[in-house]
Amino acid sequence: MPAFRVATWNINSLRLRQTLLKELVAALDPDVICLQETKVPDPLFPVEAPEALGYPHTVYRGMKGYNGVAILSRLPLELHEGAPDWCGKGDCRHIAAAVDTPGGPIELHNFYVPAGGDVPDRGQNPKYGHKLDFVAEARAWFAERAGFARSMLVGDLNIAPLEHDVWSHKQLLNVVSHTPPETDGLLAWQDTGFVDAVRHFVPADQKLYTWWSYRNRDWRASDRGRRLDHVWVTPDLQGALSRYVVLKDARDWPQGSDHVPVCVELSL
DNA sequence: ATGGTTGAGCGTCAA
Repeated sequence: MPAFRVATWNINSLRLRQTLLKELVAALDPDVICLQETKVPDPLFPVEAPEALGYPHTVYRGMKGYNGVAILSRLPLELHEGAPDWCGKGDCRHIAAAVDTPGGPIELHNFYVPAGGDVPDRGQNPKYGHKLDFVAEARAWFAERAGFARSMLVGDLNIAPLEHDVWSHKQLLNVVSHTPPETDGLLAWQDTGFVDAVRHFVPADQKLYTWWSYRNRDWRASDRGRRLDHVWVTPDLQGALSRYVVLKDARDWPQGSDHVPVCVELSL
């Protein structure tokens, strides 16, 4: 039963924080690392950084200034080409690959869902509308592929779906990331064929966060976090789930991201 | 109710 570990992290600029990848590897020893907000165009992607850490297989989709996703792997990857250009924006928010694990390929989807701006109203804030449309489109796409298996979906989904995925359910009900249209949309997407791998380990009545705003001076003391980063697996993999880590200490890494890495281990 | 901080890249915009 070899362990297979997948980590996901919104790195908030790969070029700025590429040295922190070493800390991530030391802490989690993942076989695959999925990154979001790489903020680097493909021709400038620093392939030598993951290579030097033992991740010679990389696929990435980036652009100048914003967004961008990447998968770094110890195991061979085959880029998955079939997915749509979500909302027709060409904005580098999804990349998928088949990971060549000893027990056969695992299909891995890495998403960076739009943050959605500040005002939770489609009419006033097109970014909120884009976010809801993105989630609905992704849900529809996975729903059409009924019966898919041996798959994982990870990433910064920018939505905290459960009551205890935020520090105050009541105070955040009208705050983008925890509004009912978002949480309903995300759970409907998940219901197309995934289980929440981290909530498999942590009961729904326990607080769990993966993101703390830069705007809180003492993030640990105020602890106003949200669980925005997720790992989903298809039900056929649920029995193989053996461990999870939310690497909270990473929030204190020098010049760290506002998101912390999340890692799930499967015994395949 | 407001402001608080960070990154990219030079204007502010996005988060």
